[in-house]
Amino acid sequence: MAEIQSLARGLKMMELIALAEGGMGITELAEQIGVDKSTASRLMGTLATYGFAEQDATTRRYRLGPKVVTLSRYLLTRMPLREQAKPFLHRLVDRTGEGAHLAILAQGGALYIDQVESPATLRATTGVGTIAPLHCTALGKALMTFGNLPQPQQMKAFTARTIVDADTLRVHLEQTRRQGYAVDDEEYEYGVRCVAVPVYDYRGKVVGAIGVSGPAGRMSLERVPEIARIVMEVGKDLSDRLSFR
Amino acid sequence: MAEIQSLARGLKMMELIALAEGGMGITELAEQIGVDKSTASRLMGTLATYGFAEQDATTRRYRLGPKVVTLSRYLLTRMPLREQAKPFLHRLVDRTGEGAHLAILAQGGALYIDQVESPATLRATTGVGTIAPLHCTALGKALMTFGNLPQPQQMKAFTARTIVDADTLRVHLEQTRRQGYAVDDEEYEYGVRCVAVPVYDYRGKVVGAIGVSGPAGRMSLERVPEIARIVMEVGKDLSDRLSFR
DNA sequence: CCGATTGTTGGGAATTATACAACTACCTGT
DNA sequence: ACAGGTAGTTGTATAATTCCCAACAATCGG
Repeated sequence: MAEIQSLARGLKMMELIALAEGGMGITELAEQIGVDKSTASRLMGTLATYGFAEQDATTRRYRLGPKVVTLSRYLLTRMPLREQAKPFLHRLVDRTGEGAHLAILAQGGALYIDQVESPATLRATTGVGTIAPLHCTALGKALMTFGNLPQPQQMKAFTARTIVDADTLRVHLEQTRRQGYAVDDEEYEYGVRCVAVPVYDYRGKVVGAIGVSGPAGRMSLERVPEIARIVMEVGKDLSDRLSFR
Repeated sequence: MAEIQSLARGLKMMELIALAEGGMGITELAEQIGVDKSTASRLMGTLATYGFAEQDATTRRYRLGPKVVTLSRYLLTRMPLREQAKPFLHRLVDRTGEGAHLAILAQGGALYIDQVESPATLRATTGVGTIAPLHCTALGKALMTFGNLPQPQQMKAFTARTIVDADTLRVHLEQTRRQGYAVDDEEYEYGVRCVAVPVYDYRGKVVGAIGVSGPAGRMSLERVPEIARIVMEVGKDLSDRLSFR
């Protein structure tokens, strides 16, 4: 009785319809959750009346409702870190010409909570709300290394460069720690390189990470150290800013 | 029995903690919903286990969890309109130097589903997920006028310029229809002007609106017609793009 | 036009959520 | 330091709510 069944089922349904391309039907939902059609129908009806889901007028299939978008905004706008970091993201874009991102640790991954896009036509953008793995993204590595987190047990390979061996990663992170910044060299997505550093709050605790990412063509390996210098500098400024108050 | 009680209560709680600055305590939540502390505690516990809420480690108060952000992203990335409109938003920013926004009709208001920020230091930005009133924003007026929606019954005043009289608004919208674009002249926020046009899908139905907004200093009333020409042109291009398929 | 599949409503049974209570942890003021 | 108070988390029995079964409506495909 620790968990309220019908609420849990409703939440599971939200996750299911979120992932399903083009919405989901009641029957399929009922099967996935393991309940009767009628139960699923009523649960979805409740979600719909509160705006968390909506039913397509023609296909009768359910998809997520606008309420989740508004709630997400409430959450994001109430994050002090996000507010404080915004100008520094802009500074990163101005100085590097690449897209800048801010992430925090959530759900065992790096949750992107803000971004400023590159003005270039060809740009690497990871949408706000993405949860990226820790072991193969610059932001994730920064969070993991400087936040002293244990390495993930499972390390999925996304590209041929993804580090999947625990020992290799350990060595890699030791170097990351020494140099003070993390790099993702096409380990998560082909053709995209990232550089990131941790962000500390007033008590020296890692509260997030910021970094830039761009197409490998512009973000050449020779240019990475230069980018890293900028990211470290801006990251330090942001952490300094967070020291006050 | 049309509405599942415990699910509804859980959803209401999410809305409550979303709005509360600095989170909410169980006791207050229980009062607001009208249930016992124990019930509220268990409901919140369920929300927390699924990531829809989280409990502050020190204050024990509850706030929204990261799951809503990820769900929001799923919803947004699966919107064809958003994907199609993105390059046109960039084009608007390139050609006007002001911030560009994309909105759809949701929950009786204009729901901002994407934005591209202005490169200028002083910029007007309305975050993705905002639901703005229809009667005093350019995007809202565009949706309302060209989507042939009835005027809202209640028209709240946000600034001294906000149109609150139904007849005045009707005349204003008639002009909007004639000129083909909608303007918000500091009617929602002081110092911010917006220009917007509707977006049509392949069957000629209004599916959203795009526009630019900027500080009144740069977006002078003399410049509005010029901006409007650009917005109308880009809006037309986007609608043309949506005509195919 | 008919069969089939999908989504929505009724109603009885029983699981489940609820309120009450006791308990623990924390904070605050003296 | 201590006591009083407040806030949050467990037990537990009751009874209300939700669940499954079934029938029904509606849409789709052949």
